[in-house]
Amino acid sequence: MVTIRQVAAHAGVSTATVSYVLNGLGSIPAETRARVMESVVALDYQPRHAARAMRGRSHTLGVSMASGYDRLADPATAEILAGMAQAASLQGLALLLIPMSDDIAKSCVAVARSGQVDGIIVCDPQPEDPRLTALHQAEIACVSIGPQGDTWVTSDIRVGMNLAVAHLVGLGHRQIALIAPDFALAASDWYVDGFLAALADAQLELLDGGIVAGGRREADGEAAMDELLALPEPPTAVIAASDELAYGAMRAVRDAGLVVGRDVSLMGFDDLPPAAYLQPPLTTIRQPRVAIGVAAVQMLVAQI
Amino acid sequence: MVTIRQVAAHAGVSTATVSYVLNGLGSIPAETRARVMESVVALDYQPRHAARAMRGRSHTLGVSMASGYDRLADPATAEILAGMAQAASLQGLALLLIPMSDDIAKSCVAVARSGQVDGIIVCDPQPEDPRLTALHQAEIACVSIGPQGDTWVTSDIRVGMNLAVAHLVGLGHRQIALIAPDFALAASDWYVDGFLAALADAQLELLDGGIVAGGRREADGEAAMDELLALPEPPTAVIAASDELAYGAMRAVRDAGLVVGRDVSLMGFDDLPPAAYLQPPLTTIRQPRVAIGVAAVQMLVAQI
DNA sequence: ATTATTTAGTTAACCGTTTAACCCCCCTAC
DNA sequence: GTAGGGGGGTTAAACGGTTAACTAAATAAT
Repeated sequence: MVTIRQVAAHAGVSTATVSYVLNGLGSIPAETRARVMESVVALDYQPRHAARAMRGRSHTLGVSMASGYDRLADPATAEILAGMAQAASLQGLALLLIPMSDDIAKSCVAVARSGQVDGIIVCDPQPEDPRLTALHQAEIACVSIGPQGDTWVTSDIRVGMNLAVAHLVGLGHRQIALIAPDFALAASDWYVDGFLAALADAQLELLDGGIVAGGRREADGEAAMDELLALPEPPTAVIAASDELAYGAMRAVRDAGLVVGRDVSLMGFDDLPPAAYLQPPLTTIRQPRVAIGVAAVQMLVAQI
Repeated sequence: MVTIRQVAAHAGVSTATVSYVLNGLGSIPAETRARVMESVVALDYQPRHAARAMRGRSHTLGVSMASGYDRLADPATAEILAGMAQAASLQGLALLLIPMSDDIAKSCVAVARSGQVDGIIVCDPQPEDPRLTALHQAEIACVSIGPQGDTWVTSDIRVGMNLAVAHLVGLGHRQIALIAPDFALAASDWYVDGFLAALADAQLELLDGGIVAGGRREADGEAAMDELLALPEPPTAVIAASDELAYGAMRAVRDAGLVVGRDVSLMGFDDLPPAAYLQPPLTTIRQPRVAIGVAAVQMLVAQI
């Protein structure tokens, strides 16, 4: 294990000088700088992260998943994470997945207070999310992916909803229903509010029972669509709050002996890769997921 | 910032005693132990990770993605990661996504040598993967997801391939082709070898041009299927090495004016969630991805 | 010519834990 | 009566960097 002291001895300077050279601080003439760098290379010196982190920052950002790592398996989440990883990488920061536990809020605070991360990105925040409350109270920098807390980033779902409704209205639909996302999500209000606003824009009335509680998984979408099809006055078009919900809804339509696109129109929300490969292709609202991840990192860094 | 010294003072003992209590070492009578714990709680003490990591291990495992974080957006990879996260969590370990750079192998070694991680899980290894070579040379513990290097974990693709071929043979097919994965993947041989072995088992001959270089993305699958359809003697059934490739292949079949299931049978490999929702549903080989992630962590821990 | 400022470094005090080495007292065995 | 042993601690030296404070020489300003 090569230490800064060995490098200093090799270059004939003090450890302070080596440190300054490596961090680009102090006033070091080019000649000395070169000599130090030569020694660094010659000895293949690698500074110990822990020692450096003892003073100053850890140069690591934490990522907190809601309630279980299975969220990671969600392609939409993975893409946001890819965006974060990319942005963090460019800033020389690493990304730490915060370990799960019974009390996620507590482990978030613990990881930050132990100095393992400089700040935290909270995924899938819920209204009054305990993680955000705890982090705020402990004065830990954080950004959430979804409209919750002091600092957050998300795509404007209301705009997307407006696009979706306008698209369907353009096709001649007047009876449009919404399969809402998990109501536990902070963003869920946006879907509903955006939907209602878009209906109003199009001067349409909300169908009786035209907003159904959805969830996250295909099964939820299936159940929701069943509910909609059973209405006395069923909708001619349905917007699902995510592609996964739409997959389920498609199956429900099919199982009811109906045909998507002929008997009932269906729209998704996400534009996951398979959307275009379904038969019929799923019309869906694209979300800038990678950009969301990038923005989250930038906002967090700005806060630190 | 509460330090171990403050806790020691509060409990009326030395810092060493506090350390021993917290780490369950030494011979500390229950009464003292309780007093120390009371102080820990009262002061809400949180040990500094960096200080603790200066001696001993960092209790963090690194995860290295191949060539860009977009691999994370691949649902199959995300599920493996979810498995790793879960297993790591149970062992009190954190997962660090290794920052990308021009030279990934170098950054893997750097992150480990800086003591930021105790070991590394290498995803999507290639034959002669530079990361594995570098890690091995630096004597850093590592496990790869795919058959490459000293320690690795993967599902036995050859078994899956046998299942796939047997299934198609059962349907009466005799002319079966394979859309291979990215040849740069270490696992790619397994797909091809498994396919050939399964054909032999079924006493079938390999079609002329019956193995096409695939890739990763739908577009690759589409191109590969175009190639197969253009053969003088086109296959009646095709196995794609991943669901994503199969999506592309489906589109190619459709664009050629043919119908999947009638004119040509198609099988995937992965069982991603949407597979069942395609029309017609994609028959596919399920992979124990979460279990692979879990196993990788366990093997790495055993090595450390 | 004297003072002020800049340049190019050095010294040593931290940062917060861990842990090897030591100490003291009481008990037991010979 | 004394050596040996263990329970219950303490002391202080690491660990490997960073950085405030300082020095000494060279240059600039008055």
